[in-house]
Amino acid sequence: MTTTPARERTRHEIVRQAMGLFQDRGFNAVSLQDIASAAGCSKATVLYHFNGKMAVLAAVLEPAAADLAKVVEAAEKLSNDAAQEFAIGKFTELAIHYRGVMDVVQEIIPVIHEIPEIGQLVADGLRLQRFLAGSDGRLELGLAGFAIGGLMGECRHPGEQTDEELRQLCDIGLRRLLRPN
Amino acid sequence: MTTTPARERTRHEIVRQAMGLFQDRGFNAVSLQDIASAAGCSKATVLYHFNGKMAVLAAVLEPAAADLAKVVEAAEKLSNDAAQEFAIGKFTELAIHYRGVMDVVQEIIPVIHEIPEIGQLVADGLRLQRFLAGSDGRLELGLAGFAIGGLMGECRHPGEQTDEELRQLCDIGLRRLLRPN
DNA sequence: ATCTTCCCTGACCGATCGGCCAGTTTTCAA
DNA sequence: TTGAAAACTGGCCGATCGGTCAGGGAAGAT
Repeated sequence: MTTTPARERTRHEIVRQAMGLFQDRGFNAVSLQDIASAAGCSKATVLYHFNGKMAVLAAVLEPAAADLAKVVEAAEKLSNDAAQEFAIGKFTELAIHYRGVMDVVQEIIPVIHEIPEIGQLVADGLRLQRFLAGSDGRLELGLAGFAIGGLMGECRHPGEQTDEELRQLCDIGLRRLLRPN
Repeated sequence: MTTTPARERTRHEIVRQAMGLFQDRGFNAVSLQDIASAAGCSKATVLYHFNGKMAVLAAVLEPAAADLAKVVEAAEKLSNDAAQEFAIGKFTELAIHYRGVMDVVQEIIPVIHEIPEIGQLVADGLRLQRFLAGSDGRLELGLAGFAIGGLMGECRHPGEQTDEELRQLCDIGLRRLLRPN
């Protein structure tokens, strides 16, 4: 009763079920009816709470987008070198925590620029790439993109590896790519 | 007259246009009608030559799949270490040569196991991952997957980087990830 | 008890999808 | 020249999609 419970409960359940379906079948293979059935409501209810399928996607990605924004904002205040180290650690953490939504993002990359709801997420992703690169060199930026893509791809295969294994893999992968010695 | 020209010409044009459309808009956003219009024929003609949209996809990926099969087959006869070195070089070449279709593959990964037409391509991809890893360790296999995903992601953005830049990027990325020193 | 606001829904819509089929045009060997 | 095979097509189909809308029902305030 603190705040209107019905609204938030339904919205949260829709987002929760949508996230699971997106992970299992991929965004394109999931219909609004699928989401509604899984959430135990009607398709019209989903559209009542969200302005279209893309808005559901944005809501699914919102927590990850918010955390990414925090990371990027914090990195903004650091020197190049410190920001890179910070970004490597934080990005690993984000990847583990939101491993379920990473492949959702990857699937929609071909059309990501046509989804205004997640424009900020895309922009923050580019800023993160810049911090991971450590400089504005084309090679460094390319390697940072390489790292982001590789990490997103490895977050797939749910259950095949534990969080700890994934954390170790991401950490080693990022450091080898971005901080070779 | 050498072989029936009309058949091969039409099939080739369909595949060629489909590849371009898949790159530009993503596989899911391209309809059979789009492919037919671009190829200058009717949708029925596309389906006359190919048993469904997935068969068109398989035809688009076929040259890359064939070359990948050759690479994997050749690597099979080498020692672990030589096979890894061989796979790194050849995979880089394949990525450059088929950079246009790499992101097509990446987009369909969530549903790739439901497409029997490209089962061999998937299997060869896993064998390539094994060779890139250099051993059967979980970490090594994970890093090889990391590398494949990262490389596929970097082949996107057509025109943003030249073939030579991409080649350099892939080579450095793969070596840093898989052969750290 | 009445009213208003919020939550929710069934029914329906236009569009588009992949795919099918009967039939026409083209090709080419006999 | 003719006949059959190959290449091609318009039109249609059922299914499904995302999205709209008018209205039903529950809940709280007055």
